[in-house]
Amino acid sequence: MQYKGVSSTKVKISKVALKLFLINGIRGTTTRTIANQAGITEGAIYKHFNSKNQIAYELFSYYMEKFRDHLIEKSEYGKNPQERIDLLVSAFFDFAKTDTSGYNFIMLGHYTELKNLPSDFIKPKDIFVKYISQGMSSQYFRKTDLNLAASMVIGLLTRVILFHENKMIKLDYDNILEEVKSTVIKILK
Amino acid sequence: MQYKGVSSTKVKISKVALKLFLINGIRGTTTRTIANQAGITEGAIYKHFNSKNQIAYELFSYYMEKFRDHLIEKSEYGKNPQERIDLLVSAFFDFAKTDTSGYNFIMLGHYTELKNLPSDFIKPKDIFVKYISQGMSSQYFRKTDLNLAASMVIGLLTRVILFHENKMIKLDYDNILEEVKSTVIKILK
Amino acid sequence: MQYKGVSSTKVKISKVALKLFLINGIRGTTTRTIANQAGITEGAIYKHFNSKNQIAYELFSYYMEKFRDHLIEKSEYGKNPQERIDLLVSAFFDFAKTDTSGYNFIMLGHYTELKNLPSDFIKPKDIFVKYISQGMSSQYFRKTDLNLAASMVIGLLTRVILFHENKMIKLDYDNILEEVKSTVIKILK
Amino acid sequence: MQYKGVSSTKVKISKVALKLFLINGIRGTTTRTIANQAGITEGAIYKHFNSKNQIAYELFSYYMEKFRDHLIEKSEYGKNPQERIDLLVSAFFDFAKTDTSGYNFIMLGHYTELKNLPSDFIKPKDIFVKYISQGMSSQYFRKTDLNLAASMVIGLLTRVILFHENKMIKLDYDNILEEVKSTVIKILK
DNA sequence: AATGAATGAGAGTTCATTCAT
DNA sequence: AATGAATGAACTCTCATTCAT
Repeated sequence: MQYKGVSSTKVKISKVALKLFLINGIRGTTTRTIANQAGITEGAIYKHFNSKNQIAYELFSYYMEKFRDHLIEKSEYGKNPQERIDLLVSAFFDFAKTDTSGYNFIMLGHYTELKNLPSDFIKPKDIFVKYISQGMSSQYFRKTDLNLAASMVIGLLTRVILFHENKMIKLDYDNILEEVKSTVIKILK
Repeated sequence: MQYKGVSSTKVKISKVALKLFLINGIRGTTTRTIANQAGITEGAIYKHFNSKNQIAYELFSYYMEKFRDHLIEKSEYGKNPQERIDLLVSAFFDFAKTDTSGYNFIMLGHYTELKNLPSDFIKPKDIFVKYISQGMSSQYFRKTDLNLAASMVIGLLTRVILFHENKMIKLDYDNILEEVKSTVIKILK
Repeated sequence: MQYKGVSSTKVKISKVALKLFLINGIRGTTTRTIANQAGITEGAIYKHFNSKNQIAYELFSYYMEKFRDHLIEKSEYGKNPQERIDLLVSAFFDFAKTDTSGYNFIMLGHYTELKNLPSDFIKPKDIFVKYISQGMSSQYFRKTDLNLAASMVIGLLTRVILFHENKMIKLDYDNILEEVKSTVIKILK
Repeated sequence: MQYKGVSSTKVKISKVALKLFLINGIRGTTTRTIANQAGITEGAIYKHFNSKNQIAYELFSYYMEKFRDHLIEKSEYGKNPQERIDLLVSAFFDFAKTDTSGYNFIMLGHYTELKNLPSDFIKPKDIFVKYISQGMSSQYFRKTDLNLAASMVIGLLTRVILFHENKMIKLDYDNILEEVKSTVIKILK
């Protein structure tokens, strides 16, 4: 996690808050706890953020953007829709693995009051939709409702990752990923 | 929603609490609001529940059990694993449609502090696992990691339902269901 | 001070708050102090008032109304404008003497953020204006700007009372009142 | 407003603080707001003042003295007590008009914790007392309680100015002043 | 079973002030 | 003289819970 051009105290607060939000939820995390764990006073938090919720909101926006950019960057140069979807799935898994906290916070955000993003914000879902759409136009994938297809794929990915994080799947990471990639293609074909 | 042998006030509290929990989360819902909307006083809540969390816990257990029983009942008489999975998916959708609040509360529960159930409790996931396992043994489905397969299917279902609830899928309910059923079979084959 | 139909705790809070507001101002009075002096907890305040400011606002409205009604009641049956002004001045002094806290709180209110009353609220000033206006029409008083005349009279009264409260005037109460009454008439004639 | 021999930053702080104190009160004005509006940081305030209250206290003393000196200067050369009172009233109005903020801050000071001045400080009231006393000795004015007479006059003036500032008097400034001057003499005669 | 008043702990936030640079 | 980051105490208000009636 590197936040550029941001004071180290602000970074410390963000890191600690992210950790605590994931464990106890936003409401369940107190500014007192954040301050204590960050080794500062509660008052200091408010030199960097306007409110506790703003910490959460900034984290959400930050990771959402990072996730989205990661997905695009890793997938956009695939030669054809199928390859792009393949790369996208890999990138999805990759992000969840290397930036687990950020990934989980995004997932948590969907179940809290955070979900408000600027309406023109390109979300991960939109990338899936884009590639699937391209695939349908170019006969790579069968034609069906775009959002239905995207939701099936995304649901599959997120739940597999959740199960994997909770050590409920015995298969190792690479095999899971292979299996998932081929299944996603199967769904779309 | 009929809770047998339970005082009508307790039912009213439960109903109101469920509604509010879904909108504002459990922490975000106050006993004051529950009492107001139920037309009683805060004190009265404690004649029926030991704590606010207990309301949530009872709701979660109640709906979890109801969901689980619904899934079993509607699917267990399928002639073979494939038909049983088919019926299971239908039942899953059916429950989400007819008992939307209960369904959503179960989903919410995964992201809160509720998730503790008695360890011998048979969860929806277990039913999927069971039928998939049967299907693998009897050559209906290809062999792969059981929990991986279950997580793929469950993720697919829940995300499609979420998108559908949020009116993000244009297809009508029946077509969505057909599409999903065939896709699930595709995944498992 | 009798507040009808109001719980004794609410009365206690009001009394204590009034006393403290007069000494330390509204901002200078903490809910903690109010609670301590009223022998209750801070939380209890909020069963009776929505906020600290609401206590101040209710006190202000209550005393403003009481003052206004007192002035009207004691003066309206004067035979002619001059007599009514005479009775009004007496009533003004009388209120300040018997309900000193209430009177002072009203005066304080003019210098705080309280001064907002419903626009149709008849204020003490309006009563002066009314009688002076009547007196001008019926040749009792010389003609001049109504609000100017009222402001001169009210200013005179309030400052004399302030000096008197601060023991800066040696004359006794009755003589002060007589002197003031004749001076007011002199101003208006 | 010219504060001699005082750094420009200190002057800026004083000006801004005066403005804010009048709008929001002293307690209602934060050092943060003062600093922001003065274009400096909070810390810088403390290079010039020991505390927020000291800003208020210095302003109060400064304007009190300025007001007092203005009143004396403009009235002391009147030929007789009546003329001096006349000039005094004019000077009073004049100050309120040309140095409105300062004047209002003095008035505000009476209702806050500022009112403590060195006991030998000659206050505006003392000037009134002096001239009225001279007038009583020399048969210009009727004999009555000195402080009573002074309070009546001062009250009249301040309230008229307040009404005038609030645009509640239709008469123009010069006419108000004339009317007030003749009324004050009437009161004292 | 229910009320309604109260509790008490603690929440988020504010703010005058300090201090190393 | 000034910054800017931080402090720490206090503030208003909230809320799950209790209890006498």
